[in-house]
Amino acid sequence: MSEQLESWPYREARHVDEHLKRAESGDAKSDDDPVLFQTGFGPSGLPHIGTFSEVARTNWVRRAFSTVSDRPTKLIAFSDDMDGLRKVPENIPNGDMIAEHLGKPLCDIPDPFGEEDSFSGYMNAQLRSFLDSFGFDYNFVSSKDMYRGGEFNDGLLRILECYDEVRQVIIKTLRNPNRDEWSPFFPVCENCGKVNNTRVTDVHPKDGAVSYVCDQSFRGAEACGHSGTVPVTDGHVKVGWKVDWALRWYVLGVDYEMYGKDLIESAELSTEIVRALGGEPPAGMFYEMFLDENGAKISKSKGTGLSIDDWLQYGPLESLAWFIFKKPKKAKKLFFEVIPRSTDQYLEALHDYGVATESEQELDNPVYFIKDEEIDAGEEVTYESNISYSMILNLVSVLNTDDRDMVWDYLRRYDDRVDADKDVIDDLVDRALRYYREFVFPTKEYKLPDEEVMPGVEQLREFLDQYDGDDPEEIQTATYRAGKDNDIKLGKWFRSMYRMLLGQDRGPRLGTFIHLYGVEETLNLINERLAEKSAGNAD
RNA sequence: GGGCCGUUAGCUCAGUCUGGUAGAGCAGCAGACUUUUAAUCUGCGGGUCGGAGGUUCGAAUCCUCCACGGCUCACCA
Repeated sequence: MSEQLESWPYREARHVDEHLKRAESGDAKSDDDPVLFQTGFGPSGLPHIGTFSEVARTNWVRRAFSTVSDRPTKLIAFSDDMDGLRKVPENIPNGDMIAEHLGKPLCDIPDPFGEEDSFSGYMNAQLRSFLDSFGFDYNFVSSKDMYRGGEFNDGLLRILECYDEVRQVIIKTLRNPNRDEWSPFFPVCENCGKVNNTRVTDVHPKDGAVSYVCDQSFRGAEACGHSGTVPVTDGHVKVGWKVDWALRWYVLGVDYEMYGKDLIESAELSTEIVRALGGEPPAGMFYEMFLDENGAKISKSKGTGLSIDDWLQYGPLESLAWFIFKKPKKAKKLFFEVIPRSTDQYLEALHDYGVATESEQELDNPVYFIKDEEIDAGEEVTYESNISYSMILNLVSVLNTDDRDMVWDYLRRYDDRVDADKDVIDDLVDRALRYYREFVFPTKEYKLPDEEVMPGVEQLREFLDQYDGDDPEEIQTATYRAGKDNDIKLGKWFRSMYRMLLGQDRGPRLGTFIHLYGVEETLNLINERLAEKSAGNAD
């Protein structure tokens, strides 16, 4: 396996390789099984940027692995839809109805949106269409299917066999009052259907069963008091969080899984548990959380940070992918200003990718991961011009326009290779115009020229009125003369013109601008503004 | 309290894995584009690399301790 490739997905891929050697020495896996990458989701809420990041990053490790190995791979998106609901999410309808089902597995709660067969059914559908919309290749697996379909049975019985060892792993992390009672098993109450309210009172390893009582009420969810004995298999019982994770690793034979840094300790405990069961934990890494502009954790309810939709309004998907690719172990601030920067860095990398001469330069370029589909399809992936997104944003603002053709005219003057990158740049112009309309335009402050400047305005107006040529330089000269002839300080003269026409102190070279905007149109614009001025005077 | 991350130019951050003359963008200043402004381009200024020790011929980089800031965990999956 190549040691030359330095970017983090290859390092992770090497960890997968080391993991496989360990797992195979314990004959837990054979050469022919696909190497399994897993990402997990709690379907108690809607997919978000963290969901996207985790799948994207895992997929990049998978790609790196496939680049340096011939073994087949598979990505599992695992949904924890057997988890109980602890509290009603704020951003869903019919909260009162959902509140009645607190404590039950998500797959046994009605869909608050009334579209799918259950709460988690709705969230799972959202997750899948979300992942599909980005073109991810994955196999969807649900906790409910695994438990109730009997797929987890062997693992569950194994946990029962290793009951004390598994308990010891968790118990050492618990405070004393809870130690004695704790059990990895949480039966689904046969009477009320809740899973968060039950407590194991006895285990019956020979029968593969546990006894329980439903007496653990919590805020909003009353326990019914029922007691009974159920088999641990076939979905009558689920296991608690860290054990659940270990169970998945053990039964599915997961080879790689990453997780947020809030789960570092969970991962360590799950590692101990899966070893206690006789399995080999997957290779993996933790990644950092996203922060908002002030360095606080992003919060959907407070509206801090950026959502994926926000980002995609003003930056292409590739720029978001770039942001997520870079330094997964660093807590990064997610706010508007990073969009142009990420986009520009991505464009530079795209340019480098296009001119790379050695294969390793290509393989180590984030573009190799971000544009995986296009590259694998044999499409040309490159960016020839040196137009940056920052420049387009600036240009659109300076031109004070939402006319894309005019922006293109200016871009062509700057770099005649722009048409080679037409699709990419056109998309950027689109987003820049949207940004301009929504953020820049509302802040425009038009000011009418004061009396000192008026003679110049009159002279320019007369010139434009009689002008029937088509030469930007002639117009430029006339504009210049209009100020000069009337003894207006030129700095003030041009500033006044920009203030009147564009609502800002600075602007493009006026001859060029008037030529592109249109002599007639400019004249009309001046007349409109002057009409406002005389109307203002009449008040 | 445990774990982890960060501290580098006015601002946002690269550079730390693998030690070898401190970097980029923005902001500031100056200049170029036949004359104005802007785009754009060129140049300039600007940092005790959080602090203190240590290793080394040589430390932003490796080791130890400390300070400050932040995230996260402590029986929720």
